[in-house]
Amino acid sequence: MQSAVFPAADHDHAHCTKTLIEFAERYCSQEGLRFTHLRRDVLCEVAASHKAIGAYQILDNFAAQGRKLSPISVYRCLDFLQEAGLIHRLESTNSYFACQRPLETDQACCTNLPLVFLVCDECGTIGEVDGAPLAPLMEQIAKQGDFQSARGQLEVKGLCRFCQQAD
Amino acid sequence: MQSAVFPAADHDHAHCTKTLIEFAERYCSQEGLRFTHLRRDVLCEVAASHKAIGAYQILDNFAAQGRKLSPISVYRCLDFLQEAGLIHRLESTNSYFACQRPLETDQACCTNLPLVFLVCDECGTIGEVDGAPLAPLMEQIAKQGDFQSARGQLEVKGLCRFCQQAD
DNA sequence: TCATACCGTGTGATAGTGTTACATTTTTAA
DNA sequence: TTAAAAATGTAACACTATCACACGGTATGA
Repeated sequence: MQSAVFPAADHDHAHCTKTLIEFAERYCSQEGLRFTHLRRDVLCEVAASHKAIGAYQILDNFAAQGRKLSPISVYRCLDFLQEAGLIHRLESTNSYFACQRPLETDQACCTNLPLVFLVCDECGTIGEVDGAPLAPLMEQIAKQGDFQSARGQLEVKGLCRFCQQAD
Repeated sequence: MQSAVFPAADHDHAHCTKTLIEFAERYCSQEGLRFTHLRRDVLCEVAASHKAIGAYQILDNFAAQGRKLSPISVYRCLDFLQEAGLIHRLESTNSYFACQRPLETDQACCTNLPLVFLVCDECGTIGEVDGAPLAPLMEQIAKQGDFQSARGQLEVKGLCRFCQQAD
């Protein structure tokens, strides 16, 4: 059995964050990318939960700590982090969340793997799942449309395991 | 062979529009929905091409005809049309395009079928393809995540058959 | 060591997308 | 005919994102 896609409310989230930050440091160093303080801090904000966060919410959070940033500064970091595959953008809500599978995402960029996200309508939590099983089908669909496919993103809305019970 | 997903530049687009408007009239009448003038006119704007159009572009087009509308009026129409499955929203660009498979979309609402769009990076043209082949896989993915899936949308970026040649 | 080119960040303004609240009109149905 | 419901109008506002330009740090090679 795979590890749970949706973490329990009482999971050790500090571990999630720590793991991602460490990965980010290793990855950027390895790729010659600059993981600056600002970028790290923005990543921390995004990684603070398994929900998606808006750019202006990040701004507000910084402001609450007395740190005034402009939107463009945040967007530049978000662009960098997304480019590096450390965060994803939830297109349906214009918001951002931390990558849960950085190794696979790194691969996905090179191998044309689609990204697949499960988004809970109720609590907003996002589960990221392996896009590999979808890849051949996506290729086939594209081929039928005589389409040269580059990237795909599947966003599935519904109820996570906890919110199903709550109903 | 199926009909081409991406229509040729010289295709009879008036036919595309006419077919959709007629479907809309039939469908709304059948479902007890009110296909008002405003809604029809907005649908015509959206259906004017096989590219996605933004809400404010629609506003501008109306304004160019001397018809002043407020954003909210346009958004209300867009919401209605999307609800009715007559148009779709391209999440990645916050824009709207005419449904190319209204019958299937109608089914999709009831049967939890995902929507699948091919979006050309070069010319912006959108091809809508049958989501049915994707449904079982999506269900399986959701099940593995203990997720009760409701709706899914797959957006694939790449090059349409014409823009591939142009490269 | 210096020049320089690149990259990251700051600042201010502005563009683009979407919603709230409430008034008015039109349509539906009792 | 009248009351309720649905559609539209009006004005203001909130949220999301980008442009243009300035400035400072850092890496690299002359």
